[in-house]
Amino acid sequence: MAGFLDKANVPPATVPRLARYLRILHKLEEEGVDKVASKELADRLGANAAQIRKDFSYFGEFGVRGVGYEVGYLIEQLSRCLGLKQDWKVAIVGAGKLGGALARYRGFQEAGFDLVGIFDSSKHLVGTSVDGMEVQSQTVLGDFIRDSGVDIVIITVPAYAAQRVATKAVEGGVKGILNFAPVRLEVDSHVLVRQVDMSTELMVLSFYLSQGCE
Amino acid sequence: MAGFLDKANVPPATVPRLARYLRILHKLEEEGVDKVASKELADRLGANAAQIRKDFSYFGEFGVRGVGYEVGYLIEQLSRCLGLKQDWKVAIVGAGKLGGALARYRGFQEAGFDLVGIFDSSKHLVGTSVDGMEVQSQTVLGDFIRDSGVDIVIITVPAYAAQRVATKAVEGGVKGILNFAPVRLEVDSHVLVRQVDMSTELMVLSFYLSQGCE
DNA sequence: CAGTGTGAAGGGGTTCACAGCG
DNA sequence: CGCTGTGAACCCCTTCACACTG
Repeated sequence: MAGFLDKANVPPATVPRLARYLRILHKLEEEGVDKVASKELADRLGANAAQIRKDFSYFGEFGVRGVGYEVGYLIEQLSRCLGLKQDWKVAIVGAGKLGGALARYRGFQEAGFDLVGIFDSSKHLVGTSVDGMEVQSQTVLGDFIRDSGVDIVIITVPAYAAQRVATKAVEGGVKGILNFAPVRLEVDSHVLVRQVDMSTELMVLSFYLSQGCE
Repeated sequence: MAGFLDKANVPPATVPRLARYLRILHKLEEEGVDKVASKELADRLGANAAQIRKDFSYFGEFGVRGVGYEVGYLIEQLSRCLGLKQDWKVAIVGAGKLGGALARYRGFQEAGFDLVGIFDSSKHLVGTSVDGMEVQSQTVLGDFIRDSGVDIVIITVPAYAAQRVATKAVEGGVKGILNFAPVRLEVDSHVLVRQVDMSTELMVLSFYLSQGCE
């Protein structure tokens, strides 16, 4: 059993896995399965059963020995551990195709992420509607974050504009940033940044697909 | 010095970093910088200088002792190591917002990824044009991959359709898949899959932003 | 002498193996 | 008896420290 739960005791590698476990569990729930063993979860994930059990162990004892885990209960627990029991207010900056795709994505809403604003710097986009939400001018971003209590900003602007947006978002008091622009953001150390890097992923494929390197 | 270069000897963790090094180097080149030390690269990346040197060392000796690295030469070498000296043929399956965003993204083209086809299953989208390329029916995907020699397929369809697309792509002879759908794909072991998982990233932010878990 | 290239040390993460429990 | 929970072993990756070289 985990002595006292502090996020600092949870290995960083464990966290994204919890999210993946949760996804499978939701699928199992839909299929009407109500009990599952770590071995079966592992098979579904292409992972190791001990890994899953150890990941859970950082947060408590969720299973029943000799039986397995109760799906509904486990979903509750993991959701709580991931902080998904509260609603997070999210704003998207960059109302292009990518921003639009994310705005439409229903999975966010379901997981407790509330899209409360979408912003762009282009005169052509400000005032138009994306998924029923009016695109606002980037000039009011800082004030909006402050006034609406935005927790997380998703950056989907071009690389050259990303740092400026990030700085403004941090000034507005945002706590986390999900950055799709291919640049490393410099922000105050108390702000969390996660990077999603699509061309890096393509290059990794390229590396393993290419034959020799001599 | 690396004895004989085999991808199996390169730590998996090194590969995505090479891509990031390359990005900074291109920026330095634009800025007119022609020599750089590992320490300076490290500062730009928020990384450790020894890490960078060690990463390079798996591929050869690219630097000059007492001086540093010649930017242009290093770009050449890293591009070669990542397999970016050849052109990869890429197809996008899923012509929604996300597929459209990727089709437009210029960074792919520049890095040697040639978009040769875009596909969708929707009658409303087939025949329309995305970034000057006509959307084709998903029914011809397998044949197209075979006939055009597509190397990599990018999947941007909804989760429930992703496995079907992947299976078809593999039947067509694709070698790598970049999957944006939030499901684990089951494919033959000789096919490489990289996953880009946007809601997982949001959940990771949620984890670290949330206060306690008790 | 400055900065690379690298063996060796150190730290984490994964996996094993089994004790513990329903 | 079966499956969880977990200390310990193992393995990989990062970082250090310094020999080496232009």
